[in-house]
Amino acid sequence: MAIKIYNTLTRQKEIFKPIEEGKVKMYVCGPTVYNYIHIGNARPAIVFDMVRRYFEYRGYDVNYVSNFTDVDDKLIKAAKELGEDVPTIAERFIKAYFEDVGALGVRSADAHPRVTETMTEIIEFINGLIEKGFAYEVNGDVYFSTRKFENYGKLSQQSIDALQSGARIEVEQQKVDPLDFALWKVAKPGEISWDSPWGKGRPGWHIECSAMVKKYLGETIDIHAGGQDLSFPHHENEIAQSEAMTGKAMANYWMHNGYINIDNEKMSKSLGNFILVHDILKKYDPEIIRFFMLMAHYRSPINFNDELLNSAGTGLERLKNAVQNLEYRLEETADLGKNESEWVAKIDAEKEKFIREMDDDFNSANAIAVLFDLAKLANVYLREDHTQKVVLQKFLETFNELADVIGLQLSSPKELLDEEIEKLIEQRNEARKNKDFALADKIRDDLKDMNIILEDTPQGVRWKRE
RNA sequence: GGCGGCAUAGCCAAGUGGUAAGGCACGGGUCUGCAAAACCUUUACCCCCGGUUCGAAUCCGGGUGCCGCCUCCA
Repeated sequence: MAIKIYNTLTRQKEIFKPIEEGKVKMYVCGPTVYNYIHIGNARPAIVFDMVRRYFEYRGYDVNYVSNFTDVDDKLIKAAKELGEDVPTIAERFIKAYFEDVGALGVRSADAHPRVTETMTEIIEFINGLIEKGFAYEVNGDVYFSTRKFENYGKLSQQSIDALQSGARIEVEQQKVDPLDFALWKVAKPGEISWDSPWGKGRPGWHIECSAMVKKYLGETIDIHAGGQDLSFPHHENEIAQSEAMTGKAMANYWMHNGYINIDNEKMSKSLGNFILVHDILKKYDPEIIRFFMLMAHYRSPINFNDELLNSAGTGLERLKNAVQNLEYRLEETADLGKNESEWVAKIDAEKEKFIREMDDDFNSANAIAVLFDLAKLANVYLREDHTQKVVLQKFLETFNELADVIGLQLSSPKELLDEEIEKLIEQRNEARKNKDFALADKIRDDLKDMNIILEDTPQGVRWKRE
């Protein structure tokens, strides 16, 4: 079995073949850190974290790199507005990024390079492009000669001439061709800047990724990923820069996640209809956000609203209940050493199905459906009077293993109740024994006010937090 | 104008040739002192019109509608 990836470059699913056996070199375009990230920025972080986890689950050694754009026009503008300097703002929102995304279960990359820490490599890269005749300098600005790169437009499948007619932005007069894009921008008075062979300035947006990919992962990498809106022009320009420089493919597979929509319209900072992760986490459990995003395929657009999040939350609750049901019963079960290979086989079949779905372009939607099937199977098994430890353990192991690939924690840590609550539960048991249901129900209601939910099962009373 | 995507139940969402997964919601039932959890059960002319095929949600052609990209954007 092999992993298949939808490659934006070829517009089809392809079998993943790593450059180096057993290894994945992967680069994901990160945020510009001039504000808190919105949930649209969170989507690539989450889905490619899932991709990374799956590769690891399948035994690959993943080298995962994701950048921070910590100097650019938006940061300079934000600095001016806030009366702070660029590094201060960048630092603050990088910290916030790790907090937000960490809450969403996204693991740290192996490297998180920043533009300001990659300046030497960026300048070298631009120099190389000038030497090779792919770039030129005008009054301290440096531009890439787009038309000199033969395959320009191959990722977005645009012909270079069609692009020209579509240009809506006012063209800077000094460009030789309107399609040329900036590699280096001359500093305006008072702006943050770095020394370069072309005078004081800062890098253009696209060059950082080319330089970072080369520095951290090499000339050709396995997977380059990001949001769909980056495919043009950002990724197109990266390809032009890198491939002009090395003469080799920049990445073998290009992956793009779909947008998040609000009321069926793309959410973006420019439209102003964005939801900050920072804010939404005050309202929803972070794992619900993650679960919701992975319930759809990563390439599909998803809508975001309260109704959808709440229903995802209920679904997640169902999975957690199944795991709790298993855990609870495990405590009550002795191993009778009975042969239960039939159930074990059923569980293994679900696991295989999960792998098959994930192999198919990381279909987490179907993989999660398998988790629901597994939950159903577990609950059916739990209806039997005599359960077996081996089977319960097998269920739990499988749940934990597969949920971890999705990045979810289904079992909740064991905790003890304080004595007062224990006493109340005891009193209620007494009341029930004496058929004093009024008192029993009152105690149950009181406990509910303390966010303790009681459930009476054939094996006894159990509780959980609301 | 150029390029691309999408249209599946009340809502969300898989499914790219073999007769429609899964979740949420709703109704009916079982279990329960009552609940909860759980199980069983009901609910789809797959946007429209043609075509190819023994067979189409799936492939092809033509519509309709929505969305995105065409140098701020994840």
